[in-house]
Amino acid sequence: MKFNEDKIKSVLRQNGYKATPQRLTIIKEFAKSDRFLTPADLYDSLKNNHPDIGMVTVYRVLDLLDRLGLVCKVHAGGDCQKYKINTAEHHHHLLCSHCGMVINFPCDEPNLEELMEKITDETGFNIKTHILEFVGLCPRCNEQSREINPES
Amino acid sequence: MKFNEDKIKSVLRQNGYKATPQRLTIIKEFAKSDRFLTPADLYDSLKNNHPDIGMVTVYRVLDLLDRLGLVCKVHAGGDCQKYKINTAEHHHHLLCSHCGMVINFPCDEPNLEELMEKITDETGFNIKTHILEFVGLCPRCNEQSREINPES
DNA sequence: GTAGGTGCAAATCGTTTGCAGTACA
DNA sequence: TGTACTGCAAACGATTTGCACCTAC
Repeated sequence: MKFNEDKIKSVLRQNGYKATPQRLTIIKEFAKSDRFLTPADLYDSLKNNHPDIGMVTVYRVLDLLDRLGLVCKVHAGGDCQKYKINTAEHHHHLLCSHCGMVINFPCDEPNLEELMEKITDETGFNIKTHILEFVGLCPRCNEQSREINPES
Repeated sequence: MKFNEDKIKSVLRQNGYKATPQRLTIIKEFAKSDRFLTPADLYDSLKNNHPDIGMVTVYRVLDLLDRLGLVCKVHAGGDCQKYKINTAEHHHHLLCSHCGMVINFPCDEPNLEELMEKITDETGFNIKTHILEFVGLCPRCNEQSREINPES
């Protein structure tokens, strides 16, 4: 899903929400980023060009997107209050711990399904969902860290 | 690792911490549970028998155990402020969303390693760590839910 | 004896709520 | 026009900190 202005407006209206300038601005800003963001990150990135938008509205838009299933949480790195716009079906994250970049990968990995079956057999659990995140350095940050620490 | 009193004392002292009665009490209570707990859960379970132990001390002991690598976080269910005592090497969690029970399973699953290799090849990421949690109903809670909702 | 640990109260942080004014449909 | 939305300020809950007293070593 691409979040251009018209798309955002139609998604909001289809779900009975008003397409206010604040919502459009916040969602466009959020969708622009390929990194995970906290509410405060998002607020900060809006502050310069849109000082009139308050933190409370950022929280409310994130909450709204959550109800529409358009955000997903990022768990790695301590707290779980980091968000990434969700443009796909159930998927997993590959995170760069240095620059915060997020890459999605699909959930229907045969390896993962096999593992889940094995665990079900062994434990008798009725598995409903799962969380999987890989954390490391993206190619660019990895390159930079090599320049600083050649041995790593 | 079994957390009997002597073991706890020696771990604390080996790392330069004092073995105070409060610490021993809190760690024993924590180690007794096979569920994930929030700091408040742990505080509540101590309150009856040890009303003299304050919430602040619970936080400080959890922090101490964290620094010693003896707790792990549970991510599922929204916030990440749930803890489980860590008695093993790097591992993953199978959580019951109803009763909170946690079962560990080892990390060296060939399926998972294959998947990680594949992702490394495709993306060029230098993967350092990962989070994997399966969430569902344990056999007992699953049985109970069947009695209430036979179709599920 | 002393450094480290504890408990209280206050401070702090992130997040949510009440409310009056505003603007989209 | 009416209802949903916004922004401010205040409230709130979880966690951390300052400080005086205490205790394990």
